[in-house]
Amino acid sequence: MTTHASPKKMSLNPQQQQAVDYLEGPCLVLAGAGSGKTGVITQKITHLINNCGYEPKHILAVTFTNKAAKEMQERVAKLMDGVPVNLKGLTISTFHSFGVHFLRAEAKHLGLKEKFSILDQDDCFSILQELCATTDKALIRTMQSTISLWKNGQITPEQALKEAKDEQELQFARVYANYNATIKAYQAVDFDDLIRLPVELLQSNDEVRDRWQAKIRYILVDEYQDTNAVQYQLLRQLTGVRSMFTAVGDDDQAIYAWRGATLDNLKLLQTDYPRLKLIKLEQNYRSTERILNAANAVIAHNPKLFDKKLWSEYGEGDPIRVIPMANEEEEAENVVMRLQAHKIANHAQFADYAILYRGNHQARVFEQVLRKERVPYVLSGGQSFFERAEIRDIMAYFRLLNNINDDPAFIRAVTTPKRGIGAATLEHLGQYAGRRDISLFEAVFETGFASISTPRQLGPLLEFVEFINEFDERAARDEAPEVLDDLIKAIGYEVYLFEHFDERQAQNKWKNVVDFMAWMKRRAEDGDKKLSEIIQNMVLMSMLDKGAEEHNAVRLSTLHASKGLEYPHVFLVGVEEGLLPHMSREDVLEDPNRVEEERRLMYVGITRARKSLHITWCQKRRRGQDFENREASRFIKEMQHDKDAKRENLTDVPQITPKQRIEMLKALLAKQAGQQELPLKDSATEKEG
DNA sequence: CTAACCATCTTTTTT
DNA sequence: AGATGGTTAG
Repeated sequence: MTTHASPKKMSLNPQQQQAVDYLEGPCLVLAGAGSGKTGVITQKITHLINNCGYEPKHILAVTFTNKAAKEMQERVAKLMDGVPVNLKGLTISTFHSFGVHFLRAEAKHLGLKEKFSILDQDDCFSILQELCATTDKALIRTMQSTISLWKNGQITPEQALKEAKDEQELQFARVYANYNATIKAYQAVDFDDLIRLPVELLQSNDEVRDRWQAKIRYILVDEYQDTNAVQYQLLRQLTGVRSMFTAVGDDDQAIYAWRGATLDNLKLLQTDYPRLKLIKLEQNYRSTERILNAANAVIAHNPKLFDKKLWSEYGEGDPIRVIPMANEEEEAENVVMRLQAHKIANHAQFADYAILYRGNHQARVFEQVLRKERVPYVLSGGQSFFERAEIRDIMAYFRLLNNINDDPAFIRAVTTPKRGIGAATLEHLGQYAGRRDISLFEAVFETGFASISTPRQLGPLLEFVEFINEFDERAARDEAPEVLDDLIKAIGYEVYLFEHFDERQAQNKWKNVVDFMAWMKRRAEDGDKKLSEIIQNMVLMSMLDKGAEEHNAVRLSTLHASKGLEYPHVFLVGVEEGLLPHMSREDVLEDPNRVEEERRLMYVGITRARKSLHITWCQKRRRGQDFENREASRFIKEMQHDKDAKRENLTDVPQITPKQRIEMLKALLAKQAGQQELPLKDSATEKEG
């Protein structure tokens, strides 16, 4: 992981100490960027266990990402090193993982089977598309996010129908009810349901609520500013009247409004809990003054919710560089060159550097250049390992074994590899299943369906269904991992890959599958989780275990994915009007809320840096076929209110000649040979292309 | 009716 | 550059 400002047994400053010690009631810690909030949470957990008589099983810590949860777990374990306490029952998880855990335990109260499926966004998208019978992708996308916002705001389909503002919302609201019924029939839930359903149950069932409130006696919430309305309700329901919890957050780093997160939750806390103790952490243990000043200057343009000013003792530091670039290609080339030069000049490591950007697509040019230059890099964020087509293919089979009602999994599995079943057949089957109100899988068996289909359609379907049943039986008998291995063999997935993709790609994909299986096996062996649980949780996972390869590499990351991390040297790229204050729609800007959120994103980016910060933007950027003129982001000007931010003109930037470049590369190679760095393989070849 | 092949368009952020 | 959609060969 990244190096942390706080050492293992950090000595706390008075505010931090107060945040750890305060146990008289609900507590809100306003923790500025780099103020050691993770340290406060982890130390508070150990304090609860060691000094306050709390058992680990009575403590729940909620984080925002799996990665953060994992990291926190490790840090707690480290702090407890030598103390003879079994941390077994301690729960540190995301809201969503907690939801899965809860729903598994209480499935029967919701008419859900324990082995329900969790649908990812793609699955849900397809379902909506199917329900609306339209090809308008943009429409489905807005529908999807509207429904998601409804769910996260605890608005039922009935309410949505009543309160619809326009014709479109009315239309969405009608689909909403339908959509819920559909996924219920699949014995499935979507991401939002993982929190929504537990809340509904806790609100309506006293017995369940009492049981969970007795179980969970202290809650700690990280990144509280990014919680949405349902998540807040979950917190309220679980803490109950005792209201023993600590929420840690920073209003200036709220960047998930588009997902239903609302800063209202910060204000709500004060009104709902009048006894709330407010503690501010304002000392920054991460960045130099120049970086902090720039960050403060930018965020000063947002209205303030709480008064808070960050300061640091780390001295002035290097000037921030703002560099205009001609276009994306030059931006990437130039940044990578500068990075390499900077690395040599500062005796740094590749792992000390991060390149941060607004949108995933921006990573591509950088990847190309980094690969060309043989600079090792790791892509965090973006498409996760588990979202790759080959992994999803395999997962579809596992999901189907887990839950035969999972129609999306059925469709994917039955069509990959191809077995002579196409759209027309599935359409036919779907219509029948819809009339009978059963799943696709079950429909294949019905004589009613057999009587209305041709042997050409029915044959392969029956074969497939029997094939799955056979493995289902074996899974009940034999060791699961072996069965899954055999399943992959039996469907001939490797052969399929090599027939459909070129050598390179096929090899890559197959390697991913093999890695994936090995990963699953490890999980099943050393974890105490059941295989079905692992399969269920898979959808919620991101890059995860990949973190094990801590190799020395430059980090490429979106701004969103970079939150909570820090790097000695940061390149913030693509800081242009339209990209960093992002303008998605032409319904032109100046929704102040939008711009404010983008500004917070800029703030998050700046505050990731510890020692040096480079900011670049492109004067021209490719859009579709042709180039579009761009202007520097307004945030750059806002930042430059700070006298220390220096602007470099294009002419000031030494253009690197091919000759100089070769010299540089030679120097680099010599350096690398001397340092005996790891061979540049994996990370550079990881992505096919 | 399926599956492979070719043309066309598209780009926010993630559990 | 990648996914998606339409077209055509089998």
